Amino acid sequence: MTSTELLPIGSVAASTGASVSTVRYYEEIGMISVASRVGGKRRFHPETVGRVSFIRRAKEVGFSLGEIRSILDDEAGGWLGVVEDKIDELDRRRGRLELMIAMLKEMRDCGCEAVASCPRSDDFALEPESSSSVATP
Amino acid sequence: MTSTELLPIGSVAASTGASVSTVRYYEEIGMISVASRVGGKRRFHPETVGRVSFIRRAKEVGFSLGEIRSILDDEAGGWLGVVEDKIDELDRRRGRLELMIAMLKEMRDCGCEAVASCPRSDDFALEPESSSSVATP
DNA sequence: GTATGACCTCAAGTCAACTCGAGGTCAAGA
DNA sequence: TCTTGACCTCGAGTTGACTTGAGGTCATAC
Repeated sequence: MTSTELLPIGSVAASTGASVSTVRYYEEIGMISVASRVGGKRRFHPETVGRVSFIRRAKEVGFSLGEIRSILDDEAGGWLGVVEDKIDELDRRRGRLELMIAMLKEMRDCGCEAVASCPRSDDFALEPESSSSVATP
Repeated sequence: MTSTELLPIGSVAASTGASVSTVRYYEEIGMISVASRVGGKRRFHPETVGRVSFIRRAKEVGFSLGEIRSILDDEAGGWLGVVEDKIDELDRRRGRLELMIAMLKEMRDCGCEAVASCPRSDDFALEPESSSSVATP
């Protein structure tokens, strides 16, 4: 064997930027597979590093752990659907983000004292709901 | 007076998409100003609707209530700084989002069985940290 | 030989942003 | 008259994603 180099939790944490407790937590909730134990201590497969990094990046972008899990762990091919949906959602989100950025830039340049009194902010407050979404409660 | 038309909480909720409890909650934590009471019932200024809508849109895009408050309520002009910072942050976030979308699309098209086994996902797992942020621990 | 650091478990705490439930008031309509 | 609906307060519960704390085990460094 080319020495599979199992990693202690500290290395996984260090090379992913997650905290040791977070890695333990991810193991506990099944986001990563249960590590083998050597003398009671966790030894992780190196691939866990990639997985944890993926989780962190995906979280930054706004995926929940549940969504990440369904993308990462789908064995039946359904992950494609999840990903397609997510692409759509992210595209929409990007659209809103761009709107928000544009609006903030306009507000920055329009000379208002405060956002609350800036007429530009109205554009943003108006409903851009056209696609299906929240049912009115 | 042109009848300032104070609104009951239900109208505010209905025209913003927030729930009645959320509007109460926003008042309680000072996200919106305390409504006057008529017979114990809240009557909101119409401008509250714009404010709550703004809050909701901003939240969708990823602002926390705290950030929204600092943008909306800064009387001293510091909101410009907050907004500038936020524009930068949103630009970065959009960058990551685009990366994520691109990666997911590649994965969608690359024929892998699962994301976990897709080499494309490594690109995403690698650190794209170049600007200031987390110190390598 | 003891102290430090990395690790362990298990339970509980935290934080944001709500949400719910119990118990009550009040006005308008059938 | 009775009931429905909109509103009220206050306190507690929820969810997601961790974080912290108490108390303990080892191995290595000084």
